[in-house]
Amino acid sequence: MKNTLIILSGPTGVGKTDLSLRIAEYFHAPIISADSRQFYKDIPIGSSAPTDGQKQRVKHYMVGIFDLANYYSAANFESDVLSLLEELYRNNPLVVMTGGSMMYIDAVCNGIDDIPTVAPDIRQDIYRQYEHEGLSPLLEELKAADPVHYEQVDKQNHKRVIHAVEICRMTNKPYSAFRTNKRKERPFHIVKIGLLRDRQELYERINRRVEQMMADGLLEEARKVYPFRHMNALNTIGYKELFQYIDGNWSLEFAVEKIKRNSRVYARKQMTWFKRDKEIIWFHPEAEADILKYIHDSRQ
RNA sequence: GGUGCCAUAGCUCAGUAGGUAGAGCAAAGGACUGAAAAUCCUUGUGUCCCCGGUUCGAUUCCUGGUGGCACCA
Repeated sequence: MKNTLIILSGPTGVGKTDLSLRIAEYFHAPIISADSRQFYKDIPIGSSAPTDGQKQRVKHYMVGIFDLANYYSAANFESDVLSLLEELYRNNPLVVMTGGSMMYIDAVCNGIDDIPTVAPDIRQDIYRQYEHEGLSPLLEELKAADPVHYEQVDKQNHKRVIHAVEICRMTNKPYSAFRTNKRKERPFHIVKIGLLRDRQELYERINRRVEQMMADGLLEEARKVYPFRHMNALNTIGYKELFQYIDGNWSLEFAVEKIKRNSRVYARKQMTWFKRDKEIIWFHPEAEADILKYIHDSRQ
């Protein structure tokens, strides 16, 4: 039987963590988190990271391993998880990967092109230029350096434009030269399971979960990490709103309301991405027996 | 009780020198190749509080209600 990676995904608040634990216990499998915020230490409440009790039930990987100031990317995740899987498959024919960061999941399942990591000083220079001069000169630069990508890029999305220019400057090659659109083959079997709930039900769960996070001390957690508020890891729902409260711009009540709203918007954005992936088979999170049967069947 | 201000989208509000209206947020849909819980795009949404008056025409001006806020008593 081929080694298998079970992907358990779905929008925020749908119930991934609970179900992943039961599935992992049933198959005696370890869990890899594919959640771009659970990677970081010091933010377990806001990122809904597995608790100590949950981590005792099942061995977890990729949770709470980086400092907030650490740079990390989908490409790093791809290579880290591939070597981790190689190791895990020695003793476990089945591994569960759960989370809602689709770009990271796709990097593991399909691979990501080999594009160099941008040197911090180049990034700093270009952002400084963007702040002073706006996007137009960077668009002109991209047009000259990489006309192919200039045609394709979303010209209003400064992050995309800037990244392409960064790569052009760093490598003296067009950004599009690195993009192959080739899907990599993996030496293991991938089963993608999506979790879905009625939207009204999902929104109610999200609202309740935010209240629970507040009761669990999210505000204290936000205060502790406040000195790192400019790090990308904290450009995150739950923290950015509480920082507004800590800075005195918003009332606490308003900030909590915004956390709920932004979480709902995030859940919808995730679902837009999921809809595109035709390999995902959808289940209700409570249909556990069906899910276990589906995993069994797909391993034959 | 008196005076003043306000009432417009689910919310906060703009506006129409009289020709039935628009922003932000929300909602719904979409994009996504090294910071992705990020970043970006698209699309609606209406008894313009109610009764009357003036007018060819009133959400807009006027009388009177109703509700809210502020100040004075």
